[in-house]
Amino acid sequence: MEEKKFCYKYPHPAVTTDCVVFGFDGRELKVLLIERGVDPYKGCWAFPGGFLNMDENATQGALRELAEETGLKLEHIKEFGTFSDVNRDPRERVISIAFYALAKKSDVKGGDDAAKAQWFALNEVPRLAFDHDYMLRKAMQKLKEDIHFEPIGFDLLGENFTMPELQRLYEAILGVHFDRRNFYKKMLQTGILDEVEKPEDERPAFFGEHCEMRSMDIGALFGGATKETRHSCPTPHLDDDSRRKKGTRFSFNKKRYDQFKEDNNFRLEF
Amino acid sequence: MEEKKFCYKYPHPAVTTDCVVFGFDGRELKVLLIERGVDPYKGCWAFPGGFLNMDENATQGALRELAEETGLKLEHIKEFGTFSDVNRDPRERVISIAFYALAKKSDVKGGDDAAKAQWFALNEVPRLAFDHDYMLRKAMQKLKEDIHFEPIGFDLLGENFTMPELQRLYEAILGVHFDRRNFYKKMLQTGILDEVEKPEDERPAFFGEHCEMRSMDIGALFGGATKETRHSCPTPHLDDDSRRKKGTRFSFNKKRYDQFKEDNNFRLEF
DNA sequence: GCAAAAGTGTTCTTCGTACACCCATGA
DNA sequence: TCATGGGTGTACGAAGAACACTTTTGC
Repeated sequence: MEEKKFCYKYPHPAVTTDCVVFGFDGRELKVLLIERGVDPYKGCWAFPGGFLNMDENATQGALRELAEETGLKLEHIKEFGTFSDVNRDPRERVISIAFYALAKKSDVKGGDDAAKAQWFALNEVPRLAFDHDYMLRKAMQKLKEDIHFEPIGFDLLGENFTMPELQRLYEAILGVHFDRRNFYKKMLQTGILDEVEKPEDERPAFFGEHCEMRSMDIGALFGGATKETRHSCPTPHLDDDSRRKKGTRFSFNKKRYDQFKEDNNFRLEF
Repeated sequence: MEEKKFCYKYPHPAVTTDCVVFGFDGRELKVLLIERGVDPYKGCWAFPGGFLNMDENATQGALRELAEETGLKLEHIKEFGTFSDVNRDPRERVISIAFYALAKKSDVKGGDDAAKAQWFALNEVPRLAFDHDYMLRKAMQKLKEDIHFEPIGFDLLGENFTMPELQRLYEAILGVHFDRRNFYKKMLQTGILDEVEKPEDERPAFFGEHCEMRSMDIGALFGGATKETRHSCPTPHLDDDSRRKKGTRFSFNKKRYDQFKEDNNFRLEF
């Protein structure tokens, strides 16, 4: 038997943190799991987490464990509940403080650093260790609630993104479908998105040489007509059009976000 | 030195629960505090709470402590966060799982059972022990958020109540003022309120003997005119009017509430 | 060229908000 | 009788929801 040298007058539970990390691959919401290498639940999948050190608070502990076990170095995690049922861990009385986090797509690749960490689509999550199935449901629930009030969705996407990508993300989280036009409108009117100027070298070459007359678009029903229109217009007002190649990209306005945080008035009704 | 007989291989923090109990006296929101009888913070006020036993989960522990320290026997409390800063308790590393609760006015009196428990109006709360000042702010914040999505306000009122009472409660919690007509409208259209039939013996005597013609109310500008009107009408359709004596009372429709819980679609925008 | 996805405006309805007067009660 | 508080309806504006067609792209 190991030496037990930390003694107390009254029994103390152990305290762990667990972190439910959500990621997004452009289609589906995913969660990051690690395969347990030791008993109990050896070989089972579970959320990254572990015992809290005595010199760190719960948030610090959760971030540390996350980095240790998955390589993910995040800044923002959100506590969503504690799990304290008496027999939730067969070893001893363990109370877990649970967080959820959102990781950008680019960070998802970084997750591979950790040998046993892997992303799972939400509908492919295996049976998890401990009460982590329940924990996942609770995390999803909280995420769904929070997304109405905090523009957290952006943490799941890269530096910039298209509106349909953002819409798919919201649809994946909330499990509903939105009308595209209404989604555009609502997102834009929050003022939290900046339209990204597409760099010159990503534009197709001919956009520097041709233009279309806006007023003629209505009549231009077929490709042939469109081509004709292009050549018939010598005036270059192409900036409006060049931006429209292959999906307008947006970036997330951090300044506006902080303003929302401060005023606590972000709200996205769906 | 006391014997320390509970030993672990690794250090364990102590775990406590704390409960922020809100009450309402018809005017102001109050919180229930207990005066600490022992160090640390002896003589200071703090929220009821204490160390978690090993055979109970956090909710059970919080309810037990609440009953022990204040005499309050509640059923529903809501976890709103954990407090885990390293030095938040001078004795040892203590992590607190915090709940808030709502107590009916009638229960408020029951609080006197416990010698050192006392209700404080929110703006008269003294400096609290530990990090309980911070805890109170967090609890308030959570209550304000939650009240939009759960009809929890009703837990603070008695069996039945008038609309102005309910309005005052919401105003006290949210710290704003509502237009009376709009408040009525919104509350009634949630469908969560049932109008309470006033028992016969609470009606003024003459309501069993007189009636008014609805259509004549417009012309009845003064008391004299009203009295005349009463005597001029022999037809008894008094149910409409009898209910209007001294404040229409409403009760909270539990069935509708459960429905909201299930469908998760209660929402009260202000 | 064909199918799939991106981009765009308008109308209708719903809901929130602002607002004023009468009646009942109790001091 | 007077002051306070309870009870009621309407009109306006903002925002959500429903809806179709054109352009672009990638296969």
